[in-house]
Amino acid sequence: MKVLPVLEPATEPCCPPLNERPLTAEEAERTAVMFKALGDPVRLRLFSSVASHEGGEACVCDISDVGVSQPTVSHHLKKLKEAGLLSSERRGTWVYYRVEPTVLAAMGALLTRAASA
Amino acid sequence: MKVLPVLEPATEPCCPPLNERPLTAEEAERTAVMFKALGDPVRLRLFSSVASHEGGEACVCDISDVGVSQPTVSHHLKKLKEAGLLSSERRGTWVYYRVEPTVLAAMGALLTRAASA
DNA sequence: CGTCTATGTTGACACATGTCGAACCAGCCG
DNA sequence: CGGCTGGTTCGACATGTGTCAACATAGACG
Repeated sequence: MKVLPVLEPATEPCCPPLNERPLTAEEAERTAVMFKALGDPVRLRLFSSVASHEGGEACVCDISDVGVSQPTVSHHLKKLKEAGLLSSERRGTWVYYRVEPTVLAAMGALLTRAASA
Repeated sequence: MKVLPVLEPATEPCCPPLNERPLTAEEAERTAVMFKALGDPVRLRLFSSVASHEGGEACVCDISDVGVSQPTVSHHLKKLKEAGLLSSERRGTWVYYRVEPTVLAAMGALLTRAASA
């Protein structure tokens, strides 16, 4: 049996606050993926739609009114999922997306702590 | 959920928390610019270098070691400036970039508040 | 099984973006 | 003035990215 080396509140899956020290190349690479995922208007609207939905979870059919075709919506949701910002689950006919709060909190901390210091 | 119309100290130059309601097209457009600016590894390293420097301010010559040519550095700094994340000032021979804390705080709030709810 | 609805995947294409070298501007200094 | 160093802008190019139509897949339901 193995011991879980946890204890970090998962609020730090990646990198230190941006003002603590210059990021290394790999840190920057990892972190940029998350920011890039939110760097598109359509994705931002999709993400916001999921986040503001009941229980931070929404069916694709509920959030598809963002002015682009259905394949494009699917494409963007996939990007958000690959970035770790959303997770998806199929329940019967519909697919539900939900936000990943820990990742969101980590990104927020990255910025907030850098702003206050 | 209750609304607190409290005095927000300029921590809201753009948009509500991502989970408050779906962003409008214009809100998403504006906000995406800021996230996109941090969505590149080189820019992230440059920004982090400035933010972690003495007084949140650094000369270009101090942060140019990110593995790309000097024109590329200049290009990225310009992008960060256009996104409102940095400001620049020439003092004699050198040009200094400094972080814009209020914008940073706003972005952080956007995420942090969405994560906690 | 067959069909219908809800999503995801593929291929193609236009456009945006990161990158560099070369040329260009702004102050210093001899 | 004339060159020197720090930085920006320009032009060009390769690659990445958003988008859609067409096709493919997954369950539901008869």
